[in-house]
Amino acid sequence: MSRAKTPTELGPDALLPHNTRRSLPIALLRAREAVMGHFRPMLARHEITEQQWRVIRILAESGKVDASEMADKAFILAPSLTRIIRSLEERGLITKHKDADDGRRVLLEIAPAGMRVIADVGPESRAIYDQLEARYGHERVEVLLDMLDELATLGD
Amino acid sequence: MSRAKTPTELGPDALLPHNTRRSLPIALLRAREAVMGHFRPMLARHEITEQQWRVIRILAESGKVDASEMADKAFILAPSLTRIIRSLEERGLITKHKDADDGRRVLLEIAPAGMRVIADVGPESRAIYDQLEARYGHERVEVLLDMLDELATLGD
DNA sequence: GCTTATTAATTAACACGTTAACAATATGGC
DNA sequence: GCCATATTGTTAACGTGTTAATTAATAAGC
Repeated sequence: MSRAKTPTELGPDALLPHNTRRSLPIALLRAREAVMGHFRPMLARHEITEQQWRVIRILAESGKVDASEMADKAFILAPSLTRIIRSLEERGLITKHKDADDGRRVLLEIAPAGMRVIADVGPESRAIYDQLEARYGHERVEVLLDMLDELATLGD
Repeated sequence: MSRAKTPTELGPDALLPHNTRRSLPIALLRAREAVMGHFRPMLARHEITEQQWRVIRILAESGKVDASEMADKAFILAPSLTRIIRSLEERGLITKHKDADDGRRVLLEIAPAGMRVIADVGPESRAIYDQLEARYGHERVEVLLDMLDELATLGD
């Protein structure tokens, strides 16, 4: 058996995890950025960020929800959500008040101005998504969503 | 549970793009976060971020590259890359100098300390990735990578 | 050769992601 | 009721994402 090689004697390829071009983290990042690239200009025209859009959209779907539930549904970490809520409230798109039953909880609700954003952005967003889905293939989108969900829940 | 009372007379479902739980942007985000959740603690132990790891890994793979090429390969925007390069150079993991042929370009090269990071992190990273791939299924990872790549290049 | 346009990189400004620490409120055991 | 503990949300600090503006250097047009 030959003597052990020190790290500096090894070619770097032997140490690398695998080809950078075929790695899940980067592939997921690239796919996500490509998808969001279709939505971002439209959202920017409405002066709203992707995360702000997720929040008001969930409020329109689900009515009153507290911050924890929102963080879970919108997949936004609590500190980010705190800032987003502050911004949306200052802009009058949502309202916020303490839960009477549990003083720790903050209940969120969409405001009329927020509903107008839903009415403005919703159809445009749907149109972009539908076009994307049509180009990729409806069936394949379903398959991809299933595969992504399975990847996301591997460790449960 | 959500029996949504709608804030206005207009049902929001008519305006919403589609079900939030089955949307590509969020599914991609969740999948990516789940995957990175497996790597992040290890990277944190080595006091390195995901993006910094991508940069030094590409330098180990490709030798000298300029900033534009790095931005392309690591999928990092130029302003972020400027900050990452500054940080990595201050920590002595990479070196940086102007291109003699084109004074605008900045050439990057991995430093010995950076190679030690490669030697330390690389095997651990590979082990995590291999385990992940084994649990998800090698074949399915390949299929997923192909589908993600196609999604990322839809508009080309 | 000189002006103009283009390109590479940086800076600025703002929003979000991430971890850790913290304050306020609820809960459970005694 | 009182205390230790757990939970909810916020703040802090730092790194990254994003767009726009800026600087430095090269390339193109004439």
